[in-house]
Amino acid sequence: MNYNETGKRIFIRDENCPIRNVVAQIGDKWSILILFSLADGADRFNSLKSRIEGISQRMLTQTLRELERDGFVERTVYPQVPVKVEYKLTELGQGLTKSVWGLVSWANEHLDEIKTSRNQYDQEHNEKTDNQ
Amino acid sequence: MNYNETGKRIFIRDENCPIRNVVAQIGDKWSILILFSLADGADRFNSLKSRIEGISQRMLTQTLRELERDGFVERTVYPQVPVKVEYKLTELGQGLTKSVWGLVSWANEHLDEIKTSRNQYDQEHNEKTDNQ
DNA sequence: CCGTATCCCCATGGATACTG
DNA sequence: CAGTATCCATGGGGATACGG
Repeated sequence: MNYNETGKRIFIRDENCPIRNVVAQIGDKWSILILFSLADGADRFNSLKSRIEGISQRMLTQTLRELERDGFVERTVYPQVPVKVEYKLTELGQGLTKSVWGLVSWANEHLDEIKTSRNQYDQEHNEKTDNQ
Repeated sequence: MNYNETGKRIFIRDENCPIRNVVAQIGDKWSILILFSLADGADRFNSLKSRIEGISQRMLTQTLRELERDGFVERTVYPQVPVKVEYKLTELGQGLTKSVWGLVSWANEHLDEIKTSRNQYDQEHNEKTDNQ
């Protein structure tokens, strides 16, 4: 944590923010789902597609490319007919997944509290309470 | 981790995914920045606004409301003139922030590896390397 | 000081069709 | 099987002006 000349705390400005680089990357709609889907072993494109409900071919490809670019996922092509492509976590990707797991655990343990808070807030503010 | 009838691993389907509820909430553009800005003490609206570079009044208000709704942030109004509004982390919010901190640390430690991987990927794919 | 209300741009991402 | 290409709807979020 830093302080500037006025004594104000500074944190996570865009240029020098490490978390923004990573969270912006894996905070999207699909990255974490893919990471965890690969957590216990390599998998093929269409297998991932069927396991991750709701993902489109387009987004699976795109997200896998980004994860590969960041060095979290390794792509291996087996030149057979039809072609087989396997994706698996790199060591870096395993480290990330493990690190994200802490957040997942916390979310699991406190989901009820959060939902309760949401419902209460919505009631107090007279909004619809059809959240999950 | 679950398995379905075909032996395929299932994970994080929308309906029963705890992480989606939380990550979707704090994985946005500003939530984490606000959480960490409040990590070492309460702060006022305009102070937050000036400390979090680039955030608009609209998004600061909106994100604070969501964090308040989830029970991560508490809002206190001091009815003086002009009015003073303070935001601070709840215990739940402190727990979340602490849990996110693991990810932040990991990102800090491995940012160089990630950047290197990105540059290498971009070179190999003949794309512009003007990423940060 | 602390917001709300509007307008509006543009990136995300779904649907669909096509290829090696 | 594993993608790419294209079109297009939705909404996130910036800019601005105004209100208690």
